[in-house]
Amino acid sequence: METRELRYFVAVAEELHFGRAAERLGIAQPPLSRAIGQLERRLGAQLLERTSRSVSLTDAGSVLLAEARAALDAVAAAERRTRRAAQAPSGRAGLVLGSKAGAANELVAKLLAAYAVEPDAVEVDVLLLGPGQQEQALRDGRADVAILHAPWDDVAGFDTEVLVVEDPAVLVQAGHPLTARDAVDLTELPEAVGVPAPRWPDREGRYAEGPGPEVHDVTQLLQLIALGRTYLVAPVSAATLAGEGVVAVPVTGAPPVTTLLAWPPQSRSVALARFVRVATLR
Amino acid sequence: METRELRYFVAVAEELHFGRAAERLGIAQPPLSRAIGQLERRLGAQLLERTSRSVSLTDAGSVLLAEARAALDAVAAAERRTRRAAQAPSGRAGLVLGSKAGAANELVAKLLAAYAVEPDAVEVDVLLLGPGQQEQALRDGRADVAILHAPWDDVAGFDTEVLVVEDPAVLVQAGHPLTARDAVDLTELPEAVGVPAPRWPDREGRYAEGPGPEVHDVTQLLQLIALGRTYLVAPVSAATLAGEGVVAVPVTGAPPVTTLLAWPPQSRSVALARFVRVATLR
DNA sequence: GCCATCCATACCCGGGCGGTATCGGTCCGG
DNA sequence: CCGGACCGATACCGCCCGGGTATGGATGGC
Repeated sequence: METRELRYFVAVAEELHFGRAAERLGIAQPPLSRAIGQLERRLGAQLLERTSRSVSLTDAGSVLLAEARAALDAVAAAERRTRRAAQAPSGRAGLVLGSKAGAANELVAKLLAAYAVEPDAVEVDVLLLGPGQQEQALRDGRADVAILHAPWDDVAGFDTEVLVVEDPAVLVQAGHPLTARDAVDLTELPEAVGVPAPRWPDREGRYAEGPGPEVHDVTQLLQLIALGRTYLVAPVSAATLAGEGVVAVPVTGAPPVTTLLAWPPQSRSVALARFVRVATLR
Repeated sequence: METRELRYFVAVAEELHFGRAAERLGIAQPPLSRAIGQLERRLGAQLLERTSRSVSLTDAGSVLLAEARAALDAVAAAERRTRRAAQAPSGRAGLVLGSKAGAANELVAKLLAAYAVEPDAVEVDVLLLGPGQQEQALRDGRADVAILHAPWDDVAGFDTEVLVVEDPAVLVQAGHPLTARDAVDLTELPEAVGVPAPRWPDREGRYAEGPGPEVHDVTQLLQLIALGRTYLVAPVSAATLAGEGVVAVPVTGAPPVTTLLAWPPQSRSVALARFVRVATLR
């Protein structure tokens, strides 16, 4: 299977519509139909159930969709990491650290400072991303190492080292009834706040349907919280970035939030190994 | 990047010889040279240092080799798992369990028996492989779940559940001086045995140079041990399969051997989830 | 019943992949 | 020191395949 075929299949499987998928791929619809047909024939597997009115995935198609996404990420990662390795002079390729925009700022700053004074330290670029985007960046090679928060982020498939374990808190508008309390229990949560959770863009940059406001960065989110339009559950350390009009209330009965460093397991970079060591020694 | 280009590059990077790589790929040498050149131009990266007498990898080339292997494994896995999903009727695709040939036999048997009586149990095929091959099988889709032995097998990138933790032992010829002792310390190890370790085939089925005998399965290995030609370090439970002419001597000072179940993290198969649950509940 | 929609098929064209022939550079043996 | 073996790069050619347009056939809505 060629990556082109996988890209084509993923497009159709996601759109469930040959015409739109073809448009998204920048090709005409007939070659796309033919390519999918050839792929099915060669795999000996029906991937899509199609009538002239609808397209749906078969079981085999669902399997291929998940596997193809992983494979395409791996190919994208290969391309990006090779490009980056080639730019830098021998052995000095920089690192890209993926981090939640705005979250764990202090921790990241200390980490970078501690690493920077190491002998043989390489340049570290920080890639600020929305929630759930760091994992993806790690998988597709945009980042070499990332700050993740278990259990919210999916750590599966990465090597990890725990940095901090803390309790979660809920960030709400100052003056909100909850702020009069010492803590709120997890079981009360969506209702006790009274405002909908924010919606973040998915991997295609689109927003799912729902009641909450659409947000794409943390400053914007904090403003919306300060305006009483939404709320956020975050590690208590996030309280430091809360600022005017936003108050953190501890959440009880919830599993602790683990802030951890994650990186792809096949990585053999000495710079990365050193970075991880510095991070965990502190 | 197309998988064809990745296959070509990996062939050249492994052979470090365009002619041999081309032969292995079943194409002529000139198209291969051209393909690699195009790849380098498009990546903007020199991957190979070549004179007319030798070919070697650049730093960027080393990065691409590691990433390309992972990506090609992912593509191969996509293809195999899709094929398998298509063969079985809806929702009943079987599982493939990778296991070290001969090792953990009892454990595997119990596991399979316990799973088989579950409601909705699907067929489980067992794939017997040489050491270090189960990981590869898991990565390239030949297996869905595997029995691995930490710290010998590389668990990076998989989800795992621990099954058993035990101490290692060394299997030697009956009558060997060591068998008179209660235990042997790890630090004494290669020397105290006096015979070379066996050599297993690598991922291409070839054997590295070295003193030990070439082996490809466990029966053969046990015969060689019984003949006093080699030895093996294994979990103590392996003593049960030792049989005539082979004796297990406990090893001290070594980290315990963990027998665990591993599976690819992106797997969303309900059959696999149930299998893992049965395995860990025992 | 007609039309809009949507996927499949038919057909054509051009780029790119793979082939052979050959060049240019390097190492080695005599 | 020279000729030949070796090896990767280049030149050139033919054909397959991927992409295009046009159109068919099926289905559902008005």
